[in-house]
Amino acid sequence: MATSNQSKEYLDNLRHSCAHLLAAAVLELYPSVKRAIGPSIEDGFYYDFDFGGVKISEEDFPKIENKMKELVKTWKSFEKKNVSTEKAKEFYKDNEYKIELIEEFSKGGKKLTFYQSGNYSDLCRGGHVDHPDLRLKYFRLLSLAGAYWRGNEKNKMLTRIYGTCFQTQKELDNYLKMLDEAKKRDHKKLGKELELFTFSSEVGQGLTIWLPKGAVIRRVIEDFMVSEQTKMGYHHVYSPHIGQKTLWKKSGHWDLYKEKMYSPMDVDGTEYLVKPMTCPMHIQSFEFKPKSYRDLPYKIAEIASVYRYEQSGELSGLLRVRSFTQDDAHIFCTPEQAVDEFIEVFNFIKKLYSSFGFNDYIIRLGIRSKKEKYLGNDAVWQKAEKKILEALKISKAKYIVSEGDAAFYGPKVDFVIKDALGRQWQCGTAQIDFMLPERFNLEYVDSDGKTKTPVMIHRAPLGSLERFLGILIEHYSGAFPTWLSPVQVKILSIAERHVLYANTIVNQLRTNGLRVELNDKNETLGNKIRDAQNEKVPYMLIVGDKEVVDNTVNIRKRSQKESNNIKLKEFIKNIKKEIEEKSIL
RNA sequence: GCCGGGGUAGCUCAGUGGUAGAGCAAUGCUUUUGUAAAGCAUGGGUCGAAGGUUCAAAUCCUUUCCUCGGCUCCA
Repeated sequence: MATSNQSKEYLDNLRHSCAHLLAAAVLELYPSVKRAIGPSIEDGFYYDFDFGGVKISEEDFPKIENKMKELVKTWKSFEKKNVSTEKAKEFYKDNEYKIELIEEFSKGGKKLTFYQSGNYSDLCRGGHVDHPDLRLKYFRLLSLAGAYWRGNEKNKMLTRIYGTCFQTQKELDNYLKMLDEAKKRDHKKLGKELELFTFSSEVGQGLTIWLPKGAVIRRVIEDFMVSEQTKMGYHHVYSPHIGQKTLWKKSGHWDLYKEKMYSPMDVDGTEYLVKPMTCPMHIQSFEFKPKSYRDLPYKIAEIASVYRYEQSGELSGLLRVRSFTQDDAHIFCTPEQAVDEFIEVFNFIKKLYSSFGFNDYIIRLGIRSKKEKYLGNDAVWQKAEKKILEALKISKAKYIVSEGDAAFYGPKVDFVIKDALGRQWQCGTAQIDFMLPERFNLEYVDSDGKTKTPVMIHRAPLGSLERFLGILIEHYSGAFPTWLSPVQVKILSIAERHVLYANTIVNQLRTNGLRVELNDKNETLGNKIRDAQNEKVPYMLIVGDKEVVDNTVNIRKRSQKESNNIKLKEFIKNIKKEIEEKSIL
């Protein structure tokens, strides 16, 4: 039995081989097509093609798959051939993509290799399976997409065909079934079914309309964050949604972040901007009064909505919107405190995530890349990076390093969570900043009487409430735990004569701060249970003759079919306890 | 923004040039229900929008808006 590592490598080879097979079939069917690249990826493979003027769509997939099945019979092996640069170029003389690769590889001193199977030959560094004719059987083409050559939007857009391949039919079926299941958890679908949020073309793209039920979840989470942060000594504030352009010039946003900001608006002859970030506003709270080292760390927090221009094609449900709400805060501290403060933030985020049941997120350290624009000089960046690395080391964090993912004012640590389809989304973030305090001339008086510049930590544990909730909806498949459920209890009355009693229960539950609805429709109990079940309400309370007489309720949980009778007081006690336990860290 | 799908009733969808449909939901009536769908009836649509072709357009063409999957970008 192969270890998982070996089988992962085998699967990669299988899929890479399948990419060759795809290219071979496409080339047979569309001889004028130019091939680009075709690697294996996490759940399958893709191949990029330049189809020239020919248009293809997913309707062509069966045709291509059949051709693949036909060709693979002649593929007994992958034969490696060493090829000279000249010969390789000659082979691909009309294909500018391969020529570009060949020139690059040759320049780098790499030996060029071709792999041949059947009549198909391709420039390739290898990584294939033996006997493709026997092993390359269980594949499926999945989707069609545009992709820029070499990932650069200035380059030509190629046509990418995604597919996947497995060792057995059963594994392929399971994967396709899993994809199907994942679609059922899609937060966009559940958001509509559970009446959580919507978008309106009249309002505009990427602007969330929170419906009553979604708004409840959002408010519960906001309250939860405020309450937890208050325990940690944060001060919560409110700041405006617009501010003068000069403020953003001072912060550096206008110079480095302009393309993400909405055009200035004229207010009495002065230019104002809609805020894309709250930092400069919180800086004003810090500056309000001179600060001493005794005031530090000074933590300013706000559930703050910001507005950023995202390209229309990037918008996606709640996961990428144009107005989003950050659980934002800025910690102003001494340089000596920075590491400890960063660690506190880091631990808070971890604790928070595990309380929502997220355990397989990725921690990503974002540092500068050479290409992008940043504030400050190397020395300051190194200072900031040193602090973050120290904090990560003390926290014994496992993290990946991502070049180019730094904020323009400093390095950062991001928490990345996967959605139902396995796509990764940056949620929580914590950043160390030596730049903005200097730009705004922030200062505090230290114990030695000298005036010094504080350090800022920018942090948003959930990141964006919109995005986090989108992921949370998928995480729970819409079946929120009781403390988050928009409707915690649904009362189901059996017949008309029970409605009066049902209403007294509604009132008692509401008085106890519970979110409750009554279904007193002229319907059978089975129908009401089915509805409540589809609404994913955690508790159904059924009331009929028996309950009226005994002054009880009959509880049916969303998660189980059994029901049992209980005194209302006891139910209230239990559910309140359940909610309280879940809603504190 | 770019490439490729899609937009028909509140929802899920059928309808390829000849009088807009189904199921669910809604409303009314009957029934008064005991743990995942009672029965009957009724209402509901400028077929995303604007222009064009045609005797005739949901259907064909053009433009545009929104949306989905990718790419680029990012919380």
